[in-house]
Amino acid sequence: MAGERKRGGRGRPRDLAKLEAILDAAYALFLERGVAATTMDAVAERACVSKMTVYANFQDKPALLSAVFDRKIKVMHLLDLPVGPDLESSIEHLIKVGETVVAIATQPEVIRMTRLLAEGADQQPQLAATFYTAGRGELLKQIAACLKSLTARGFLSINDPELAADQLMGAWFGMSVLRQSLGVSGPPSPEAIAKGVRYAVDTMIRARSTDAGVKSNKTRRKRA
Amino acid sequence: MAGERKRGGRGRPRDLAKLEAILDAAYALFLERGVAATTMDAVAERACVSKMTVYANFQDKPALLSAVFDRKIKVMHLLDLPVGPDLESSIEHLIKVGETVVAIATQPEVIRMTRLLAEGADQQPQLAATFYTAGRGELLKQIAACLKSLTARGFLSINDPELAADQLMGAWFGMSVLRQSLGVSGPPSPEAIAKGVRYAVDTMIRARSTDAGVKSNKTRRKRA
DNA sequence: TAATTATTGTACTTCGTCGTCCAGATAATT
DNA sequence: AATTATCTGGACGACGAAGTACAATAATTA
Repeated sequence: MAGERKRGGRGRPRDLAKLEAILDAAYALFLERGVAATTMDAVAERACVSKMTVYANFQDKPALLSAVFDRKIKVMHLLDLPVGPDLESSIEHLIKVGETVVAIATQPEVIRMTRLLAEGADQQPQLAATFYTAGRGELLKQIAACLKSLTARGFLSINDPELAADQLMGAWFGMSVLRQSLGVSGPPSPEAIAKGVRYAVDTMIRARSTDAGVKSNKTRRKRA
Repeated sequence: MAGERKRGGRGRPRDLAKLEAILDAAYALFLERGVAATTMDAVAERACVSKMTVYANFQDKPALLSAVFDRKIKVMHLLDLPVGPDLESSIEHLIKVGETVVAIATQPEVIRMTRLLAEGADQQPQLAATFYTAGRGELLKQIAACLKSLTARGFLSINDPELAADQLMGAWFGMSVLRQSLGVSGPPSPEAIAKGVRYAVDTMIRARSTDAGVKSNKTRRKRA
């Protein structure tokens, strides 16, 4: 944003709440109507602010766009995947984090935000890249590290943890994001998410576990 | 399009080649610059055609947009997944069709087209839905049918073929489409696609095969 | 109170694009 | 040749939206 002011100066202070209101209004309108279809007048009106105030805080429309998504991306809290002491606790953490990331990333709001960032990826490559890295990209690293650790400790046998992590997350999502993006279906229910995440993890464990890691009935492979 | 004319009438006939040129030009420009940033004048110019000719064939910009994607979707040839007599041949078909669909859907052109259809999903829900159904949606059904057949014949043990098919395809793609959409990476190499598809199929087979289906070394599970 | 800075509301300019109109050229049929 | 319909090229009006100008007003500090 523009117009950094000497703090403590005299004169009317800037109203920080208005700035927030502008960002909120712009974000909501961008999601609802898209960037191109959102006018600066509409942003000002929804924020209950004069259009001049908008231009006082942001140089132009692209600057406003950047500021909006910048703030949203900064607010994204990174998911943490703890590496458990044994296979079963690690699996539990994996399932927990899987349900969380799928629930978040299949929210209509997030789906639309992802689309807008993809649209602006040509003009604002850094925003889109940061969004990926701070979200699913980082989680992918943690999953890979977890799988690597489980392999090192003899619970699993996975040669390429990055590939396995990528495919595990892909299985968690399936084609649901595509379906939502194209308006074919709504977001999956929490039950559907839980079922899908567990099934995908179970598939991976069954396929890649060593006998040392097989302990419970749920993860043990049937034998004839 | 508009202006259906009585065939065989006298007077100058409509130039069908120009119509094709208009559709090609519009498609290219939509992908390059996006729908909103593509002007009708630009379309006319690239198609080497007068703007009036554009409006003679298409009522307005939305009509042109629909016609463009309508044609592209109709041209989409459906992938066919033959169900083999035994497990191994079915796996081969599965791998083949997996490599094909991933190679197609990760083309930059297809990525961009998907994004545009997602943008217009509010105004043109049918286009986006048809795109999904005619493409990955249909393939999903075939994969599910294949898995169901393999289960019925005792090669696999899969309770929910639709879920398994969805997750298998999700594993094929992983996060590669997201990465491309956000400009984080380019399309995967054919080698990477082949490796990923095989690994995902292998994971599913190892996890869900019955002993009756285990024949080759590649798919047999290690035993201590 | 005086000075200073932020905010407002309106009106305005500027600009790009959509879609149309029209006169002339072109390509077919009869 | 006469007729009919399409294509061309430019010019045009309408409209919306970006960004600006300006005078008035509100909220601070000195």
